[in-house]
Amino acid sequence: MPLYGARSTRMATPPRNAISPTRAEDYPEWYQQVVKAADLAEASAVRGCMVIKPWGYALWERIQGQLDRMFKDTGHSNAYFPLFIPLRYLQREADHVEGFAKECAVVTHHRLEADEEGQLVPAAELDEPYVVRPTSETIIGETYAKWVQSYRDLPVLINQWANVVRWELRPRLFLRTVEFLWQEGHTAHETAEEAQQETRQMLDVYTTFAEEHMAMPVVAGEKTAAERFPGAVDTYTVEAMMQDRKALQAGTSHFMGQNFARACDISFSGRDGAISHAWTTSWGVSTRLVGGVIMSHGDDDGAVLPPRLAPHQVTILPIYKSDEQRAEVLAYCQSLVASLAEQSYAGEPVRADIDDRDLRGGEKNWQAIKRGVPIRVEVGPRDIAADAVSVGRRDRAPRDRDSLPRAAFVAAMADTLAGMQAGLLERARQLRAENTTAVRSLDELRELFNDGEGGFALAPMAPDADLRPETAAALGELKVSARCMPLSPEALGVDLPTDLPCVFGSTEDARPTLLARAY
RNA sequence: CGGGAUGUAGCCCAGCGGCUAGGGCACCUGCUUUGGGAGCAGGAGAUCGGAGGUUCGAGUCCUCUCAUCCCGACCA
Repeated sequence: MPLYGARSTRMATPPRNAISPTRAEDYPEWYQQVVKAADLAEASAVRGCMVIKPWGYALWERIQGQLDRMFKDTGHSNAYFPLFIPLRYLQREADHVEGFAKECAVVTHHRLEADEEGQLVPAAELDEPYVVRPTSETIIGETYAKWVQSYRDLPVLINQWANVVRWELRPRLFLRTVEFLWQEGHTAHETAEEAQQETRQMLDVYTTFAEEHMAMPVVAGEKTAAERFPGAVDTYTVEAMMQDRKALQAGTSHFMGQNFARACDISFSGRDGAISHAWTTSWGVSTRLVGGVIMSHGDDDGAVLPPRLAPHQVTILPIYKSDEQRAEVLAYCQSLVASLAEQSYAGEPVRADIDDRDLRGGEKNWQAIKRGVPIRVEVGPRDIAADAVSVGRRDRAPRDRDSLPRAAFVAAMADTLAGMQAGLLERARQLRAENTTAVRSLDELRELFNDGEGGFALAPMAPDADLRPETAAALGELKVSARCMPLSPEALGVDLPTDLPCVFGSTEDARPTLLARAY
């Protein structure tokens, strides 16, 4: 029998994997193919801007919903501030201007008029241009200045869900687009300590969210001087390792000191009668998290969604031939949805969806796989007769299916989902552990990133060493940046002796610092 | 914003200056199939990214332009 006969005689034989190329072959291209195959988003007619498709948006809504509750639980309220920021507002904080000036969209006119050829041209120039918000510190600061008179008006604890625009020159779906969706929390406090506590509290919220909801382990830490938010005193971040071992900044939290309060004049009469500037913070995560989910868990068959984030956790594929069978099968599926909804996973009813589209079964099955639905269930007349269901799991091979008694399947659902959620987190943790290395010198760093596997390097570094040109050059050569100074470096599980000097030769005290290539 | 590559049907691609621009997948119709990314037959779908130009003749050559991808620079 010819060895290759079976394959060559059936040209329609599907590829082994749903996604081509595989992660190992070409990771960036794999990512783009997954975004497409999982029906999450697509490039739009507007350069650099994406259309988020229903499945991708549903995923974002899950992220929003969970985070929003965590914000409310920590005492915050939602509000909404303008998209347009007067140019002079942005100008108030010098570092802030410098940080964002290069990527601002500017609105200069407020009317269109037809010229002689009937072409619409901008008319009615504005006296003062508006900037489309790249972030809202200044407009919100101006507003808080009016709201805050007394220490009794503090703290102000507000979050907004909004879109922002940063004119990026090299966009990538979800990871870096010209317009994106995010939340930005902005708070004002009476004391520095309280504001610092808020900054750290929200960093903890992001850490908890990333690990418990996204199953994405993160390293929480403080940014080095060169990586700090423009205008911030301290910037904290959560950094995650993607499957190509590069770092993704998944959220940031900033302690602004009194910089913005001074720039926007947020001042109040204190308990002692003296007038002081407030202490402010801001913190945010964006639709970039969707990219993080894909790159943390996706495999060569598409997206793999953690059960807590999956818009629905179970896809039910009804199988029938005749109309009579259809009625019977659908009724059974609907009762199955209801039974699952009576089960509670992570404090919510289990979400199941019946895919009764007029498509071939195999097609629907593969779509569910590519979209990353945790559980697939096939229900046909045979299953109904046996009161059983045929179950596939996204964390197992596509054709690996079990037949389970319906009652047992339903009763075990919460445990099954919890197991999958825990499994994803554990696997991601393991990847990070296997690819994190202690680095004691610049030579070791070069070896790791030039010849070795890369990943996360934990190295002693002075907090402002990367402001020095020679350090920036050394890092640039390796395409590496300082991601953060971890708050708990020991949790990374590598052995880095204390008291080592900065690998970049700074004479100042070094701190264990995470170095990596990054998105 | 610099360097490179690519734009031909919804998707992936073939097409040496010369007949009416092809194929695969997807789509529509019919039949056959049905626990699986189905088979056969038929059908529809393209101003070849856009604008100029060279030529008897341009998908093919030239110029400009737009978009996408890769590499840089930049990126809280």
